[in-house]
Amino acid sequence: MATRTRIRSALAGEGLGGDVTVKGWVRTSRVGKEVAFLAVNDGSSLASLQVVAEPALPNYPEVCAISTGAAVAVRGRLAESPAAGQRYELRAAEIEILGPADEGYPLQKKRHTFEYLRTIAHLRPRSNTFGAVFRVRSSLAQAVHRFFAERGFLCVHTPIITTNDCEGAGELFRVTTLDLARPKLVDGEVDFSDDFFGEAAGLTVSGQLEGELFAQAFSDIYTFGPTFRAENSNTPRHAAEFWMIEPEMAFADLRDDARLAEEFLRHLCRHVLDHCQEDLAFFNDHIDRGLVARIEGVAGSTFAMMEYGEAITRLQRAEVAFEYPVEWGLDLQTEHERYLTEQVVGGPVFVVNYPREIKAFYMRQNDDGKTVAAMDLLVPKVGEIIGGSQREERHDLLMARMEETGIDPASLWWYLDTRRWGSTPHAGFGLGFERLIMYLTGMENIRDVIPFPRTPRHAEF
RNA sequence: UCCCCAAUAGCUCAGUCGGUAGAGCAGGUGGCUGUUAACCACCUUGUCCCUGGUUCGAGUCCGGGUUGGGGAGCCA
Repeated sequence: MATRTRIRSALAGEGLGGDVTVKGWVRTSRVGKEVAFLAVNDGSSLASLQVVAEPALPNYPEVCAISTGAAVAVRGRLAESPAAGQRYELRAAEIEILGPADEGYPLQKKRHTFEYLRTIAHLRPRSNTFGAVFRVRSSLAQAVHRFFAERGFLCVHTPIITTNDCEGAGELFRVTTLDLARPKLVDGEVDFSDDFFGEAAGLTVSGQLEGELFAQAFSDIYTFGPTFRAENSNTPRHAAEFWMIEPEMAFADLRDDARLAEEFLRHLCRHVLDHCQEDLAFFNDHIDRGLVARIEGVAGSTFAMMEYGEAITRLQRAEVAFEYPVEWGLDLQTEHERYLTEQVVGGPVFVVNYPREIKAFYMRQNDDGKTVAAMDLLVPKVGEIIGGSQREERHDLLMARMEETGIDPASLWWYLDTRRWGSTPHAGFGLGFERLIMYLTGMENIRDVIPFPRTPRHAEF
């Protein structure tokens, strides 16, 4: 058959009145003696194209037997539809059944639970919801790159295999070619000097440290790639493999960092509103009633900023019984974060300058000696969505902080080197890509915004 | 890892007081129709998650387990 027209284009009337060929998968069929209708979808849009088949077709009996899930190629005339429900339809002159589907096809025309669809992750992208999720995911990924490209940020591919184990010991996935049945032991411990890299290696938990190195050469950089956590987290918000977006800016402080985060999130909200309207309307109707209004709210708002100390005071004054204690020096729990963004501010809010004891070693110490230049962006419904900080650029203070937190400076000699030669104030943040997708689609389980999710006990497909 | 909930037809679920299994959808057959996740009639489909116990009798009650989900912690 002739050149394929994407169904998205056909639905927009492209080729109206002329000869058009589409190829896709049958979503539903409605069959009669005088006429049959096939809804055909090729993934280019949420909506399917109605194909009209008449008995004059040489293979009309076979066409009538086509069931949900079959792959077809249809050539015909694209015409205005006489019936309500669609503007255009394809009057078939020829229907080729490329790949039939029998009654065992697991995706039915009716609603399925997400739990069930996870067990058929190889087929669920053919469903309405997952089609929409993965179109939005793709669009957002491109929007992320475009946002940074437009601002002159360098895209750096930080390593996936790493020998840093200083960011949090037990959560690293081990990467090894050693014989697991008989590893060489020295004093009862596995001897990794025989391993592929000559030392213990694992999958990265963050590209930040390497990102900082590149920021000290290219000024503004970002990394956007997969990260891995071996934590036994069983929640709808955690996965063992997920994607992170981590920009890093030299010659920048916490204010600059917050400004970038704010622009970034607003830009992505604007992006889905402008470019994913059909899918967003679907989510708004079927998944999360207030979705579009909430995204419009964030896209149009200026984000508030609040000191950690003030946040504590506000929480202590709140006439709400929190499950976890509120006290200066303790970290904010999800319930606290949501109270701040939903009740106190009523919109996105940065909480800044956290106690140094509850934050990572690389965050810049403030002059008060008690806090570090950290920021969390809290948004309604989810709580923290972005975490960032100004980094400690002063060599002596960074060394002292590493010793305090039990990190061997020798293992991060290259990181410390950037503070020896041409050190600059710099800052960056991290955003979990899946959490962003969840926020912008209303999907409530991270397993349903990753094509093939990896969670404890699950790495199928 | 801790706490809570759930598991019944291919899918979504109901199943009363403990009395031997039911609906819708899917599938099959027939009908009807420019249909809209079409409609109408008839038909098919069960390791009631596994295991042990209580009982004359367990889908139902109790213990243990498995799997899934939710909440929490960790965090992105």
